[in-house]
Amino acid sequence: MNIPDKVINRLTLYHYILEDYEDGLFISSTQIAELLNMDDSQVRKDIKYLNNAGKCRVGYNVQDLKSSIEQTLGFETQKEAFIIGAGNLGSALAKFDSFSNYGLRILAMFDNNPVKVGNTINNKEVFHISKLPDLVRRLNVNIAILTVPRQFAQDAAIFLANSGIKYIWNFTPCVLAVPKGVKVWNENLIGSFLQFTSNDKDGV
Amino acid sequence: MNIPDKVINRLTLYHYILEDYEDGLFISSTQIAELLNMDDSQVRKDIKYLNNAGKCRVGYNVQDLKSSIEQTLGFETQKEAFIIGAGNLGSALAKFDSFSNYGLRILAMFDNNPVKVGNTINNKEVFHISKLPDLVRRLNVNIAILTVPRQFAQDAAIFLANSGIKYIWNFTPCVLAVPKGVKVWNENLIGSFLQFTSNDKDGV
DNA sequence: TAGATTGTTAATCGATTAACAATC
DNA sequence: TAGATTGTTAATCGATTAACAATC
Repeated sequence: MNIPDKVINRLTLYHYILEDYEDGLFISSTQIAELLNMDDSQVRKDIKYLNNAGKCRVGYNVQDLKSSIEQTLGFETQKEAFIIGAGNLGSALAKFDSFSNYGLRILAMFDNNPVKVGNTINNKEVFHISKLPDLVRRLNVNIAILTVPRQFAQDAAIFLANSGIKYIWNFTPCVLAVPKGVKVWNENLIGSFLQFTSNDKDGV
Repeated sequence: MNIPDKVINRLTLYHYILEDYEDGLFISSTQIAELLNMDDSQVRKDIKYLNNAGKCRVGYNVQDLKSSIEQTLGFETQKEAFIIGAGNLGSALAKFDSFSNYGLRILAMFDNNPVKVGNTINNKEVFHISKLPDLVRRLNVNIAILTVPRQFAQDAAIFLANSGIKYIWNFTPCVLAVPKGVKVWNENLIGSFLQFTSNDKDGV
């Protein structure tokens, strides 16, 4: 079953809520909806993508719902990735331990600055960028998280593509031109900020 | 005119492209669409939100289009914000100089760790969190960028709300319960990653 | 002119909201 | 039973895509 992007995003938010939920065994669609400022029937519709049944008059079993989300979104199958750029943002993501709970395992980091090479950040070694093609092959990694400075982003993207990377999670404020077969996901923090502060709707 | 969120997001991507564009005075909707793997009529529709006219047979004047986006999205009016949490992510965002080009000015950072208080990161001083309510009032800041560790996020959100913050840009993997009148925008990096790697559509 | 591109309308598609019967 | 909640259908809304006349 193919789950729409927006539903995937919301399901992770529901999971955050369940993770912190301490008020009982059950939670209702209305409770979830209120926390996220959204429609309660949408919550129920989203949950219908999971194989999970609620109970009339009580709602959803918190533990069951949590593990349904985990199974459906595949939190247990670790996807392995490299971080490209060992600056502050790269280091922050390397230290972001929640990733591994949600199926993202960061294996190593890469940088072209010799001072950074050899360092270890949260158990992830920083390699020189020239080592990348070899390690992509040997470890069979196809996801790269791009956190280099703006001016190096395009060149890095091509280098990644040539090294066999298939998915680039792009944190730089640049649109990357990549060969067919390589997929870019733009995190676009600036766009996100502008959405947030421009209109006066409620954020999700 | 109220511009839909998705359009705002795409307009910033177009701006990234124009920023790097070196192939001439004009650019066409097809060129933009190709870089972003999207429909060209959508590019033209998005541009219709700006007061900008293209030219048949040549396309859009790059400089004009760029400044139309800047004006419409208000890049010149700086919105001022505080960063809450001077860890790696907070520091990365403090060093992210592109923000100021797009209308986001970070005035200061806050942390509860005495070791960090007094430091300066990219000209932004780190204050003790107890100084926040006073500085919110004096500097008239209503945006906070929340980068504290997961377990402190909810308490921090309430503290921010009580201090007069109206907009919380939430980088933690938590859903925040906040009083009416406070708006939360969840960056939800994990959800973003799962969207990216789950389905096989092209990212935007 | 011929051809490329915009501007715009119509058609399609998908997502959200409203409503309510079924259930316990 | 009465009441609360799910599950689901129908209605609405908005966004994307397709198509093409107008323009230079």
